[in-house]
Amino acid sequence: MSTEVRTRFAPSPTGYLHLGGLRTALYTYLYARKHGGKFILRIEDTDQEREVEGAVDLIYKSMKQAGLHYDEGPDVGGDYGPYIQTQRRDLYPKYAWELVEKGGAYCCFCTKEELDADREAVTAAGGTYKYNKKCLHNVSLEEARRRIAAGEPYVIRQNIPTTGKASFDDMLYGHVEVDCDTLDDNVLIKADGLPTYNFANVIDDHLMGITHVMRGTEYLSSSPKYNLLYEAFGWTPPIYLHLPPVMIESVLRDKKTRALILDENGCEQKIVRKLSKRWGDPSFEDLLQQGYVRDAIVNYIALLGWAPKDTNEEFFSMDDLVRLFDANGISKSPAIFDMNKLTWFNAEYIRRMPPETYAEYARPWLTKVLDESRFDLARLCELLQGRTEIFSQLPGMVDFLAEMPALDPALFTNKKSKSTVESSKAALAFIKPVLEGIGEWTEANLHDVVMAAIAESGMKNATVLWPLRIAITGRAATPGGAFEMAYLLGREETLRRLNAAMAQLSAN
RNA sequence: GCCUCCAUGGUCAAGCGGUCAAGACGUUGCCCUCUCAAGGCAAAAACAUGGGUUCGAUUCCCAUUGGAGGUGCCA
Repeated sequence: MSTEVRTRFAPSPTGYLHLGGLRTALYTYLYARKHGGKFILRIEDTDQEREVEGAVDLIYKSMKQAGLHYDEGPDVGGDYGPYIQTQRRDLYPKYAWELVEKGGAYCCFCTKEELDADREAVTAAGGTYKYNKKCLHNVSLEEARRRIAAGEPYVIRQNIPTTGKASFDDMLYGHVEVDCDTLDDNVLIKADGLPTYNFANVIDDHLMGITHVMRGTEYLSSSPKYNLLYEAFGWTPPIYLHLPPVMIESVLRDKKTRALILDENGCEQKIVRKLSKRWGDPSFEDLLQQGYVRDAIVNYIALLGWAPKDTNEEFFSMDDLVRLFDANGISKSPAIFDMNKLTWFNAEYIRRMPPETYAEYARPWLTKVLDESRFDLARLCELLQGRTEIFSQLPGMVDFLAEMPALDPALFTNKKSKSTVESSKAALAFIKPVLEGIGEWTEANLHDVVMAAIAESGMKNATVLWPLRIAITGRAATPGGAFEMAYLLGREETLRRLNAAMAQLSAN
């Protein structure tokens, strides 16, 4: 019986899609596509307390934006629905009771208070807490049924053997085995009647025909327990692939005040921690809003903890990734998210865009600070494309065109251009009439006429052009040289700024 | 504390018993140049430590150290 590959991404609606989640979703998607299988989205919302309003819609939106199209899911349907766990709530107790009857689970009436007291006592003594199976031994099934009928709250716990070993096989980590006596009798069905993750994931993966389970390593050590459940039901467990977390390097801060915590030498302390919204780490949505492009993010995230075989190439489209993806190339240890490299990828993707695409992306950012009717945005985009790393940088790169910044005379002094304030005064005085004499204000004319004048004067290009650019832009760095800037500003504005600069210099 | 997993430059990583230990980002220097970018060239930078196994270990085994995860009526 050859079964179709079916993978699933199963987030909890607790907020935005973080980058670690995006990567898990991506790998899961790639695996399904690579093997011609189905990719399924399932919402795991059994913890009502943690659920965040609107988070489910955010997940749909992010998945679409990321290009991770699922074949089945809450909002697209499918033959194995519903795909939201709270909508499947009636289904779980049935299976739990089946397990109770088979001896793989039992009802527990212990209150939280009792259990917390036990736990505290045991941990205080330095031991490892485990539920003591009190209700398994002391409460018969008949008594349990009677107490439940009488309305007493209860949970259903997994009955884990006290001896022997539990294990599972992972595509990445291989055979993982633990002693059963280190395992706790987890709650399968909570007092509110909803299943815990421990139970729901097993039931749903089985019922939905999931063949390959990809998820974070936070489940690595509990997966042997899940296999015990599969065994008890007589089901075939899926193939597992656990993924290490994505980390970020940051500085140590106080949890409440967010103030830096310094070491004894007064230095910042670097720490590596999991990516988290709490500390302001960017989500996928955030990155898009900051002007990172989708394909660059996906490309970078794919390579964070994974590398294709037999190639040093780093630029991959989604199709490339589907073709190349191979679980063997996944790294077993956590990877640190590097904003630097993401930004480099983004800049490369931007450079490789067709100019029209670039202009579409750039226009909204440019018009934040520039009046479209005053500037040749098409030309500006040409100049900007090779210099854009992130679109959000754009306003800050061009705002000087809209309004001349305060001019700092110190900028005129530049060693490489051999220019000083004095030489700049002379250069500006020299160039002003040349500019005034230009007929048609085009870049070509500006270039040809000014270069000719400089050549005739015997001065160095930079000695004249550096101060000119400074005088009309007020900036040490601009997205183009003096000619481009003069062209963009236009004749009138260029000469106005030039005059103002000369006046300022001679007043000093 | 206990359990599971992991360990190549600052970061991402190739390597899967014999290599001068790839490549990319970042860093530094030089070139190009009317600024900044981009581009070109070059440099610094790694097999955590200690034991085994082996003719030979980055590679296999064990320990130590370090890191991650788990130890919830969270997922």
